[in-house]
Amino acid sequence: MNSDLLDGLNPRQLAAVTLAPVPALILAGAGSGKTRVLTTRIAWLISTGQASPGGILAVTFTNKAAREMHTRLAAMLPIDTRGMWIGTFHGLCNRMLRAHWRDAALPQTFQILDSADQLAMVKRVMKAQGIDEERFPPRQVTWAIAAEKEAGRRAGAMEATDEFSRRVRDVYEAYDQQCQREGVVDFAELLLRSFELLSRHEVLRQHYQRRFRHLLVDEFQDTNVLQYRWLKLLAGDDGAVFAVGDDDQSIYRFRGANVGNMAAFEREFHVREVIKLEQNYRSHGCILDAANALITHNAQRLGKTLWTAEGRGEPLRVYEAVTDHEEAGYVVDEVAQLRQEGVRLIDIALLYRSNAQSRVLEHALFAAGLPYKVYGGLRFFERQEIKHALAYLRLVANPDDDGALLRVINFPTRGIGARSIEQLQDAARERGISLWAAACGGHGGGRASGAIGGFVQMIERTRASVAGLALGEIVDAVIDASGLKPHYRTEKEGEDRLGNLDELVNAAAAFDLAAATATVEGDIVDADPAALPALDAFLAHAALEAGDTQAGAGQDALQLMTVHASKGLEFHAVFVVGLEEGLFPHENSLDEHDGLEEERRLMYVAITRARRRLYLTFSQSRMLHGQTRYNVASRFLREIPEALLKPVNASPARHAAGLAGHGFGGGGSGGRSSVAGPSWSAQYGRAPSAPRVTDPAVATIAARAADHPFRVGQNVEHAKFGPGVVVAAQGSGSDARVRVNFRNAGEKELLLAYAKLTAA
DNA sequence: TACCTCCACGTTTTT
DNA sequence: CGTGGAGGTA
Repeated sequence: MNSDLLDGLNPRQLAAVTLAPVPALILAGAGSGKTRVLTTRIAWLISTGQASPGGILAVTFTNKAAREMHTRLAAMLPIDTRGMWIGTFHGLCNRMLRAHWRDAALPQTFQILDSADQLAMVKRVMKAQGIDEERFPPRQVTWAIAAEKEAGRRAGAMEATDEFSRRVRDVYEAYDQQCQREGVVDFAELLLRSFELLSRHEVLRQHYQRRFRHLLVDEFQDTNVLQYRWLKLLAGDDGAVFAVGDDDQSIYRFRGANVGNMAAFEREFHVREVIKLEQNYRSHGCILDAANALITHNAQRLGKTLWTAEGRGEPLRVYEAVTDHEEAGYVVDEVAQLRQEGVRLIDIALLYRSNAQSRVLEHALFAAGLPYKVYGGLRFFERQEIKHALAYLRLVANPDDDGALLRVINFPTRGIGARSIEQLQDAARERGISLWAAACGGHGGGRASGAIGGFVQMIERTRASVAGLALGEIVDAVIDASGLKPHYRTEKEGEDRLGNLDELVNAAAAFDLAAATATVEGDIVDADPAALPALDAFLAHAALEAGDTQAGAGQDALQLMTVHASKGLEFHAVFVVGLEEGLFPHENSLDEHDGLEEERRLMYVAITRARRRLYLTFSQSRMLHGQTRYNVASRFLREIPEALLKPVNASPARHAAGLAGHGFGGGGSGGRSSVAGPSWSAQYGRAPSAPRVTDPAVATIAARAADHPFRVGQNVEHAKFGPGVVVAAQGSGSDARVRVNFRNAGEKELLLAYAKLTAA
């Protein structure tokens, strides 16, 4: 079996899998078989007797990745992987905190706040403190608190230099106290609390350090500071941390990921040898060459070059549209063509930098009758009706959960108005107790306590009635008692919601309690019997794994998503649309530290998603924020060698005549290994240059030749905006811009490469 | 309490 | 241009 396991690994992969139990850093390029290495390493450690299943901790970022690891491992080893500590950082921390709730100073039934719950809680705290939400937007405060936690800092340890951070510090402190009172934790708190638990409890720390001799980390480049410290703490002096990552695919700095962790790891763990996995099993040569060339423009790299044993394949097809609608039209035509060639829609991806770009594409796809699926929408456990049902369940599990109570105390409406709720909040605040406790105390005041009393009784009656029931039955009974169903039956759009409530019951019935709470020999568990342990586990599951973005899987539909969402996926054909300055790279990134390099890594991720065919498209104009913007082609296009690109535009003449052909017909299908066609600029250089022909590439070349075609003060004429005066001229070459004050259209910034601007 | 209108805002997001 | 949140009105 051992030899089977290692069969088919390339030398680098083999070296990584069979590495001695010392800290190791594996630089795993896109498509280099990283997951395989990770899982085979675990299987190898177990099958050679170097580790027991309970002695391994493997951590990932997404539930999907964790599931995949479980699945692959189960296929390799004749063991039950469910009890193994394989999961997300948050999932594993949750597990640890559930086992040691007393030492972590949490109630056994502590609940987990998702981002929306967290924001609501911050708003509540800010309101109680009388803080102006205009000056201190709750979203930003929430974000700042999370950032502090992810850096491992409590409110007391915050250095507050300015007004904003002083406010954040105050809110943070009150927020933490309120969470503690209610027995709830947010996502970052799971990690921070687990970290603090391990640092303060020497016995526990030593237990886990002795137990987990092998710690394997996926997507190491995405770890934040706190996660790194958590790993370091667990590893102790001689834990073998096997870190797999790719600095070139680090695209989550904006949410706290710290690429620096890779270099820090190498240094602090005294990594002797970095193993690079550079053989790519996904893409053809041209695609990899393009990715390699692009990423060499980044200065901050550990260094790595992908290669493939496959052929060079086709060049990358570059299409330049006049408008965003026309760009979408081109994509639709090409997708239809690919489909005719037998490519399945599910194997074609449309990638964009920002979600707003999907609309135009969706319009075109819908009109053309092409089925598509957009990733990144509302997820199952985030739907309103599901959140309401979960709030009832949370109250049953832990009545001190104020957030849950506020959400449903008057939904469906039961005559508890804003005033009674405010009185209840005042009473609770005064006595330092939860809303639930205040409601039970009956000091809500006035007649409103009758309705509130009814609500309290309903919850208590329900809780008593579900004791001893199976999870599915509990969820069913609580939903029944809530009155949500009759409410949604009267709502005209309630059909789907009712269906989703049924689905929630099904999910609960099918919930694999064993997998969620399984322990293996050697686990320390604080086993005080809880009233409803299955419910706690299910609610944690709902918070930590919000469910798939959309149901209806398996359908043959085109895949639409942001580049971020595409990380880790691969497709036969990929369209990267909107490759324009300002969009991709995004303008907001340009003044951020390291912003442009992160954008470039994002582009690197986009390119490396494609197996066989890659389309790069951009548009001269685009509707954004209600007005048309004129953009230049993304610098990333220029950073890819021309020899790898094949322009596929219709010639201007054919365009004008409304013909549908796309540039140079046929060439390049199948296994052609050389790059076809004249170079991009050369091709356009020969295009007819009739007056006012809208051929931006011609303009590009012209602009390159003459640095500043216009001078400040010069009178000019624009085909659309009419006459005007140049008020500013900046940039040079293809980036040359002018600011023109138009007589009728006002002041506008124009990109000379594209604007139809002439001297007047 | 529910609906509607107006206004502000607009990069990426998992847990 | 579209959306979503907040606040005002019926």
